[in-house]
Amino acid sequence: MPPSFCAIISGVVKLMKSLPNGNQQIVGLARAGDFLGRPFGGEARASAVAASEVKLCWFPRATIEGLVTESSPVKAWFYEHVADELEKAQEWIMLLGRMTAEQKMAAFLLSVMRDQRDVAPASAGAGPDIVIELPISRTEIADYLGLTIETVSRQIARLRDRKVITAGNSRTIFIHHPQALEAAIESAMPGERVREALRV
Amino acid sequence: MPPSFCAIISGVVKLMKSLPNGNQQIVGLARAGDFLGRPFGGEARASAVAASEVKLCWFPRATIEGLVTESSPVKAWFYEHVADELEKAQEWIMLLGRMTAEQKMAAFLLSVMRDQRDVAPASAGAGPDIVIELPISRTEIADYLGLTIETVSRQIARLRDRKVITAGNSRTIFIHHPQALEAAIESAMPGERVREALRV
DNA sequence: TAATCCCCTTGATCCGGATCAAACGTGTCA
DNA sequence: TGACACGTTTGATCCGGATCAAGGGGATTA
Repeated sequence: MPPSFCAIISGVVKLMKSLPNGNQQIVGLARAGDFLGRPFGGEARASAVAASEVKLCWFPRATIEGLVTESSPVKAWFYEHVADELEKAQEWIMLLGRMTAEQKMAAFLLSVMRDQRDVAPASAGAGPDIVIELPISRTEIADYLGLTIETVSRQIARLRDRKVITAGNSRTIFIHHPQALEAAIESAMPGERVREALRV
Repeated sequence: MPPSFCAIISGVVKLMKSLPNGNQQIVGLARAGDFLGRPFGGEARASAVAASEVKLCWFPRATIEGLVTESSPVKAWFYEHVADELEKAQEWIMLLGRMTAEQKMAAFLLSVMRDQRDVAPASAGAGPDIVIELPISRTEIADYLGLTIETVSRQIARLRDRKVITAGNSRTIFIHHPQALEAAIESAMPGERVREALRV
């Protein structure tokens, strides 16, 4: 299929990579407002797979290229979008490289929570029991976090046993103590070794 | 420091993230021709640290913003660059999430090899014994691959024992069998489970 | 030449998460 | 109602890589 471009109207799309041996990893989740494909330039090398009912708005390549060459604001918007994606990807690299299963799970639940707060900040107040709807299955969470499905399940069980969350049906989670999730991410050995760094 | 921008003339710069507990991970390596910072828009949240003698070309923010608003080709170039970075980041997510220490090490050596072939494809012929110069120390390789320094050292030792490589001084590696490195990345369980995928 | 430092290597042990294996819902179809 | 498929949970065991702990070298300095 030639390089092309589409925008996500609603739903969730998994961006996946596969190793030659069939092992696979979700390298990103795209949602309403995101776009798939590189509107100009080379061809992307990840696969996009719908994770739920998805509505797409598909553009012929010629259309988008015409739009872009004449319109500078559009181009700037693409740039911003991709730059944000890159930053998220770098966050994820940190997560995959240095976090334990517990930390990964906590980070994932918080990211889903924040995502849904952005979309529907209705019950965002100080009220306890935040309800979130997981956009993907256990298997997909495992692929996303670089874990196995069993480990994902066990981590959810641990959080449940500690009364941090309650699991409704398998896609629904009640978060009682978001602070506990935050704390889980930060907790680790006190060993410090900060280095000089130039923030850019 | 306010958001700003510079280009790398020569040398290697590590892009790092740190967890609150001091644990850190290298989320990217930037080399000659790459740039640091987001030329327009938000502020980046990674730290840049020189990994070797580095020559930079620094631009005041106003300059680059002026350049960019009027020049569309420059903006397109930035976009391409960032999109490529994003793709590399997604490769790395795959690597960190699903590869063993052996596979990570093989992938790293190959990436350094390809990098240096691009720069100086002099001895690129069919000649055996490709010589590469590691741009970063063992500790930094460990941070990059999400491993410990001991594991990195052991993996190099294994490759040496199997006659795949020879280690000169600690920064120099002679690669005798690049195919063996390729093979190491591909090798894994034969269990297949390919899913339908829409390539974009 | 020795002393110190820094980075790397090697060895021994431990543990978190993978793997193997078996239930447990829940929904669909006959 | 039972039979089956599919996703999830739970248990038992194993192993790869982390952790803990000593050694090498190769530089720099006295």
